[in-house]
Amino acid sequence: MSESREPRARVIPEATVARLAVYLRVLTGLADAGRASVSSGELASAAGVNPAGLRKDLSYLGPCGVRGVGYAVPALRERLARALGVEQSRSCVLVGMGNLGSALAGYAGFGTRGFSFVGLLDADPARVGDVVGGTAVRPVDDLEQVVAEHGVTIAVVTTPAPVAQSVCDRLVDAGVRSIVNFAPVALQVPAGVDVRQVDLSVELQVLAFLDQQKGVQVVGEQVVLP
Amino acid sequence: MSESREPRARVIPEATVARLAVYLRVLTGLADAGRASVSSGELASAAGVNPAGLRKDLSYLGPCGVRGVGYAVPALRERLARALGVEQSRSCVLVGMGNLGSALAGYAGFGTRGFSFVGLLDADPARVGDVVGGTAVRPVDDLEQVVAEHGVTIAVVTTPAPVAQSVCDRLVDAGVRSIVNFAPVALQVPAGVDVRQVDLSVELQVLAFLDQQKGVQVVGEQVVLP
DNA sequence: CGGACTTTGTTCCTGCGTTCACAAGCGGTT
DNA sequence: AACCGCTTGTGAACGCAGGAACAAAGTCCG
Repeated sequence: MSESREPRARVIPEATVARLAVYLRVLTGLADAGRASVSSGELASAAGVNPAGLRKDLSYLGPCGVRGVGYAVPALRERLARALGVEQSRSCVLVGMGNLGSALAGYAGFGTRGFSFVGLLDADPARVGDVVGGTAVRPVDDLEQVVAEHGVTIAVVTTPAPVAQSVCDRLVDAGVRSIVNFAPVALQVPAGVDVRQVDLSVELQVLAFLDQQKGVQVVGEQVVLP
Repeated sequence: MSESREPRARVIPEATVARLAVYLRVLTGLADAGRASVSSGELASAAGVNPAGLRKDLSYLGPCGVRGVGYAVPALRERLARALGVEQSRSCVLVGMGNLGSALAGYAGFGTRGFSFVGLLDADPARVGDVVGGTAVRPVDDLEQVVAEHGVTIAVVTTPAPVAQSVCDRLVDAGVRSIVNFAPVALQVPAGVDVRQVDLSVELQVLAFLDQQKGVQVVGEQVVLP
């Protein structure tokens, strides 16, 4: 494995990475449908983005299309999967088996994208032993042990807000370097640890704000109430 | 209600609106703890953002702090709530009562932020009649009726991917103008309708990508494998 | 075999978001 | 009453993402 195998694109913007994951999902659907090639326009439409932006995103991986024809679906799919690191299955732990945690653990879409939950943890003894998505729930005291056993580096936090920070601290101490946090608090982590905050009520509030603004049309200096 | 009541800030960037919702949540916690005032530094730390950025965000609402002192917690909370439109309760419908839909419908955090689910809809007759979060599940055929009854303009879609687009079309035809979509497809909507896409597996894949890049340190021209 | 059409890859440019840094203003203190 | 320190609010610069337009390249057809 020479380090000069990839001749381009040292750094890929985070916004582009997120879109690449979407492209990969669309391509998987096209491959299942038996499609051999796609144009940037069709792919962009299915992904909900601008065609030129899609081509720029893909160009970070180096040239991977054929001019005048389009992109070969299986080859592009393979290339995206390698770039995103989907080829190797990644072990994750999920802490907090409430409604949301159970929904995530039972979602089959993660397994097909290279993620496997090797540990489902909860503090409630009544939930320990339940089997969700083929994995048994273990007590949260096993956190460090599970992380060490499987070399876990990615964790999903779906605990109540008051305990999210302490769970996060334990995860980081155990060696986890990447966390998706659904609890509505901003986690404090040392440098080198990535946190992605997913806040469901914030999404709704942004929509409500845009919705309320839509109701008020400003024409010149005059406010028109429809 | 004169239109010159608010002397500033005609347009608020969407990124700022999302952060304002976070500030509002932090402020509510501080108010419950009995705090009377906060500095931008403390508030920014709790929200996980830059202090200067926080002050700029708040400045879109006009001056609302006291120099040398900080921000009055109750007053700022009230101001944010008004700006985000939390004062008036907003009626929403939720389509797709699977694991994720049930988790969202049962989440008490929405109710305290001005949202009430007036309709929970599902296509599965076995789920119809279940009571989640105090509301009974109704058949998806009632969609148009529920939207019209309550004047709903906001909808949450948690259906399986194959039916998300058709559900979306029905929602838009019924008058819904804002949609949060959890199904892993890009919804096609006419102009004037806002869609916020929440893709849980994309979040994980972005983390996995950053995680895999963290494993490779590039020093000068040399690649160092730890 | 050559030309024209189609589609990619790239470059430029515009606009937005974020960050830094400084001036303005208020409370506390002497 | 005046000074000093602290915090807000704002102005400017930087960097980045997004979009449009153009050039390169390959295929299909005459």
